[in-house]
Amino acid sequence: MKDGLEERAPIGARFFARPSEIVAPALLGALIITEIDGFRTAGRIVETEAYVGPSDEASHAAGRIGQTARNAVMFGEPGVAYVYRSYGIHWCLNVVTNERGFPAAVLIRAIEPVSGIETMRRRRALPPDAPDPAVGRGPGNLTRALGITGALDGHRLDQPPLIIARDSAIPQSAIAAGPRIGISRATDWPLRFWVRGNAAVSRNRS
DNA sequence: GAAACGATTATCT
DNA sequence: GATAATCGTTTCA
Repeated sequence: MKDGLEERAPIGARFFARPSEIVAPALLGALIITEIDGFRTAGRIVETEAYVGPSDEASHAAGRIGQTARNAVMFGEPGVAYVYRSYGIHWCLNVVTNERGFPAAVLIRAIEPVSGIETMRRRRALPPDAPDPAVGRGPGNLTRALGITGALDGHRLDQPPLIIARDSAIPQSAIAAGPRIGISRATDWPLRFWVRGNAAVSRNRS
């Protein structure tokens, strides 16, 4: 497929070797590109959440939990995908941040479709009249649209089949922050970031 | 081995 | 806004 994404340079690992509360807003506007089952799909990140480390009680790697089989890649190299099963049903995509040994990550909560939208719609099995921004709205929905599964847990994000690349920068004035969603601890930490007013943001898009 | 709990979503009212 | 669906991961006995 000729979509102009063939030569898009991946973001280097150094970008991710910073605190997740820095990486999370910096990822807004970046592209996620997958080549799965023979189809290229791509979306622009418009919503993220930071999980900042062992002191973060809402994190899968909170200090009271420690390292387990599920969260192991959070303890490893930055710039790697952490993919986990949510509610036994959905896959959720994170990017590991900070340095090896310090468990932190950024959850990707929403994308707006950029390329391969027909493939994404087929994977989602959406009704034909569903608007485009609904295709990648929500962490479980975007992984399904992009074809991401647990097979990509631990995958480096600078090579196929799953790449994150820089694209349009989002002006600071267009980035909004607020409390994270769907958690029961540390609910007052403003670690959710989104592109203000973007239709693909999952909730409270103001 | 058993039980509780979700970093959610779809489908109601 | 409220709730059911649904099952992997973790924790506890």
